[in-house]
Amino acid sequence: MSIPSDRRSRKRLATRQGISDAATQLFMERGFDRVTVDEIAEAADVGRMTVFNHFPRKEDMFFDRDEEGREILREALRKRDLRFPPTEAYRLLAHRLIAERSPLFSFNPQGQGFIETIEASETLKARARAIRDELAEVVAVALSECVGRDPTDPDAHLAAGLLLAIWTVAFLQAHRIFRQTKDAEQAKTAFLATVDKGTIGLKATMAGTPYA
Amino acid sequence: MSIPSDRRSRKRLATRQGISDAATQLFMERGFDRVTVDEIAEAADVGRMTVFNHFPRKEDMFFDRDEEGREILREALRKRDLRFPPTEAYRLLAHRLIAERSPLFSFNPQGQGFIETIEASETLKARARAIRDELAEVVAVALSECVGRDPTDPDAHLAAGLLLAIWTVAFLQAHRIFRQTKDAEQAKTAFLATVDKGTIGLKATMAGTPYA
DNA sequence: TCTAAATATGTACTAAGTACATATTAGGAT
DNA sequence: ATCCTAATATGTACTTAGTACATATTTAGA
Repeated sequence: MSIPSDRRSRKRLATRQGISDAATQLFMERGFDRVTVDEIAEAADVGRMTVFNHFPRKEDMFFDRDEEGREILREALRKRDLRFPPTEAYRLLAHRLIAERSPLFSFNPQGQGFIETIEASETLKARARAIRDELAEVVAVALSECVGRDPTDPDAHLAAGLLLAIWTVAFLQAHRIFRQTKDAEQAKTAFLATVDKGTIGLKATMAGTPYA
Repeated sequence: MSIPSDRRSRKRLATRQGISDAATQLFMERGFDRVTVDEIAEAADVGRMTVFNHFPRKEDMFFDRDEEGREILREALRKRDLRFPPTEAYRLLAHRLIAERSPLFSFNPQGQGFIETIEASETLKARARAIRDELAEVVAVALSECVGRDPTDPDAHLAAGLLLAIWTVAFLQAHRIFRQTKDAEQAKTAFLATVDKGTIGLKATMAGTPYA
């Protein structure tokens, strides 16, 4: 999390950030598909190979903070209130992220631009879907671990699949509402309403398992 | 569905099928990423541009029957027994597809090879995810239409997202079991058990709406 | 100051996909 | 049959992401 003290790591980080910043700005301005890696290298003032050294694929420059999401989902179970079951822990997480104005769920013009940039590009949409599946896997593993079951436990995978489906639909719906109304409060309310509604079913499906 | 009578269309179809067949065989033999479009054109005895004429992207040669899936999901609601709600119609569809040995859910060595070819390729997995999202959209539209609501109805999208999540998890789980046990009956049973379990939650979430 | 490892960069290549031009073929009219 | 037109197949040239591998540069530490 904190910045490393040695110069080598700091410089590497700075180079990486410079590339990411240049890329993100260009992507937002002109759309992901209308920016070439050569242009990014030029804008960041580094060699083309340096770009690929830090970001194996072009999409990685856009989604350069996906590890955060994974960590949040793992932590939600590690640090949960043990009076509640895991499904409830995730419902509470959604409420907490909204209450704390997490940048992951920022309903404002900037977040809107982010979403629109994704939706305008098949490549970015594909990467977003892949991340969603990765998050589902993280949740499945975290769930099974937290109740002492095998990581391949079918119930854990079903719960994880349902959970990510709920959050995804809730997220898209909230952004759709924000796009139409420009009202962040309404978007947040819609997000939480959908999560809550979905959680009812998630708990019903998981009834009789340690997950609910 | 039926083969067109005029020679032009027949020839076009034959060319298309020839490319698809050559491609599928090569993909299964060597893996999607180790086959080039040039090789496919060579094997199908057509020009490289002809390949792209019929299949805009390389993946389309592998997933060349995705429209069937869409149609099945639409038909399930159009021809449903009106005594049951839409969610039940989809549960019954799953049972019917399994009972009728639909090739879409064939737990046999060939279907296994198909799945393994997909799982070995990031490109194919990405396309599979995209198709899943497209199917969710189809279901959302079909659901809202069948109860006379707007195609953007949040409940319909939540139901569709949950449904596809359930089927996806069920499908992957069944294939996992088949891979381990080589027992098609066990795989089918697991598939339906997961669908049924997920449907409980789907109905709980949709309680109070016309979908459940 | 020297050395080894990490980092940045250069060169050359592969392969998908696109734009646009051209050739070939089928179907219908005279 | 012959000619015309539209659909279909194909060729050429290009762009761009991504990879393999070599080389240069910089930094940490002896």
